[in-house]
Amino acid sequence: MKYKHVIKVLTERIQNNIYQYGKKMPTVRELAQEFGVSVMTIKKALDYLTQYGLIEKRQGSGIYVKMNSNKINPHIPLLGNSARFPKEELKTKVIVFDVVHPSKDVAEQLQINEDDFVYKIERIRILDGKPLIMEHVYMPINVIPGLTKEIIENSIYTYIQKDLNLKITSSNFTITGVRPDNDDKKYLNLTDTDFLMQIKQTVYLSDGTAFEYSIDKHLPSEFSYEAIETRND
Amino acid sequence: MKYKHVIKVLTERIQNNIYQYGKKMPTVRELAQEFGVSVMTIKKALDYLTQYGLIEKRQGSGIYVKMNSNKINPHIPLLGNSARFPKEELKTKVIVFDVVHPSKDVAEQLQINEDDFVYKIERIRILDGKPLIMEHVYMPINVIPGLTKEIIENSIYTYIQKDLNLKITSSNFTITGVRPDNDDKKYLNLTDTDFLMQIKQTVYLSDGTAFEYSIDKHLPSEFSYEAIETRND
DNA sequence: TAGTGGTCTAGACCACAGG
DNA sequence: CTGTGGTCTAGACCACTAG
Repeated sequence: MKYKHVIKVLTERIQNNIYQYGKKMPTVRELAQEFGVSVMTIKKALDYLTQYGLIEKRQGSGIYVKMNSNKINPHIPLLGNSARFPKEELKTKVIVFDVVHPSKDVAEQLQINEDDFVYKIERIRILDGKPLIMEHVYMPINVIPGLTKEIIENSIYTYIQKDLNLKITSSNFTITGVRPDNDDKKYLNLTDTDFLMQIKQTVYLSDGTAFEYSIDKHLPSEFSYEAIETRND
Repeated sequence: MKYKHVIKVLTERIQNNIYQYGKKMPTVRELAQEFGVSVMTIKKALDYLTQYGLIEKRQGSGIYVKMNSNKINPHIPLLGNSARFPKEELKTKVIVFDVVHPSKDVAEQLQINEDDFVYKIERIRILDGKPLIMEHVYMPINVIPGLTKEIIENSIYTYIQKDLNLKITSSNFTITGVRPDNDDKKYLNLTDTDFLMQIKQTVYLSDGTAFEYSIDKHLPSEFSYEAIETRND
C-alpha cells in the first residue's frame, strides 16, 4: 500500500502548511524520487487528493494546493448519524423495532423478496434534549442478524463493523426537502409550517449486499451536505 | 485516450443489457485482451465506471453490474441550471445586473481583492410560468469579460464554454434548507411558511481560477440531489 | 522550447474469495 | 488451490502551459 502512505504524508504536509495554499507542490517526478516509488504510484495518490479537494493538478503547469474548507459537522453518508456527534451527547429513542415483510419498494431497494424478513426500525436522535432526526431503517435480518434494542439505541453501524466485522463500502443517496408527516410532527415537535431535509439511501457491504434502506429526516438547523464535483473529459 | 473508449463501450453494453444487472462481467484480463490494451488501462476505465455507480469490483471474485438508477432531473453542480431543463421551457428574469466591488465573503470565495470588480447578478428561473429558482451570482469581470443582459437571460455557462472557450472543471458546494428572505418571497411568490433548498457554490476553471460564487435557492418541489459515495480504505 | 502532468505498456507479485 | 481484482514498476511517448 505505498500509495496510501504517500496520501497520508502529503495530507499531513498540506495540513501543516509545509505545502502552502495556492502554491505549487513538487512535481510528480520529484515526489516519485523522494518516496522511492514509481511515477504511476504517485499519480494514484494524487488522484485521491484531488478527489478529496486538497490539491489540483494542472496539465503542463504543476500541482497546486487548494483551500482547505473547515467542514462543520456535515452529513457524511457512509458514517451514519452517530459518528457526527460526540458520543455522550446524542441520545436515541426507539419508536419501532419490529421484524416484518418488506414492502415492494423496500424489497426492491434491498434486492430481496417480499416474503423475506427485514428489521423495521424507527428512531429519533436527540441532542441536548432537542429531537433532531427521524430515522426509518430497513435491514434484512439474515444480512444483519442479532440486532437488539440496546444496539439500536446506540450505533447500528458500530455493531455491523466491530461485532459482525462487515465492511460498509458504498451508499447511493438522494437529498430532498419535505414537509413533516404526522409522526414527524409528533416526535420532533413540528407543525405543518416546518420542513425537513430528507435523505433516502441504500447502503452496501463490500460483497455487494445491500444491507440498509433508510429514510432520515433532519431538522434543517442541523443539516448540511458538502461536496466537491470534478469533471474529467 | 484508450480508457475513454473502453468506458464508452462498456457503458453502452450495460445500458443495452449485454452485461446484465447483478451478473458478472468479463475479467479484467479478458477485457484487456478484447480491447487490445494493457490491464492498467482497463482498470482505469473500471475505476470510473465504479465511481459512476455502474459497476462494482469485488476483489477475488469479479466485476458485477449494478442497478442503473433512473435519475429524474437532479441538480448537477457543474452543468448549471439551464442544462437541467428543455431549452425552450426555461425562462429567465433578470432582477439585478451590476458591476460592484465584492463583499469580504465574496472576495474570499473568488480569491480576489475587495477593490476588484465583480458582476452581481440576480436572476429568477421560470418554468411553465412558475418561478422555481432564485439565483445570486458573482463573477470577476476580468475572468468572465463581456457579459450582456442577453447572455444572462440565457445561459452564462454556455457563453463561458462556447464563446470564451473556457473549461469548467470543478465545483465546491454546500446544500442546506433555508427560509425565504424578502426578495425570495417577493419574486417566488412565497410566504414565511415556505422553504427553499439552497446551494452555495464556488466554481473553478481548468487553470484553477474561481470564476463563480453563487447562491441558488430552489423550490423544494423541483429540487433533488443524487450521489454515490464510496469508501476505499 | 523546456518542463509539466496524462496516458499507456508488459509483466511481476500480492491479497482475497470461494470451491 | 485457482482465479480474481489490487498494487507496483521503469520507462516511453503524448498533450498541454508558459516563458
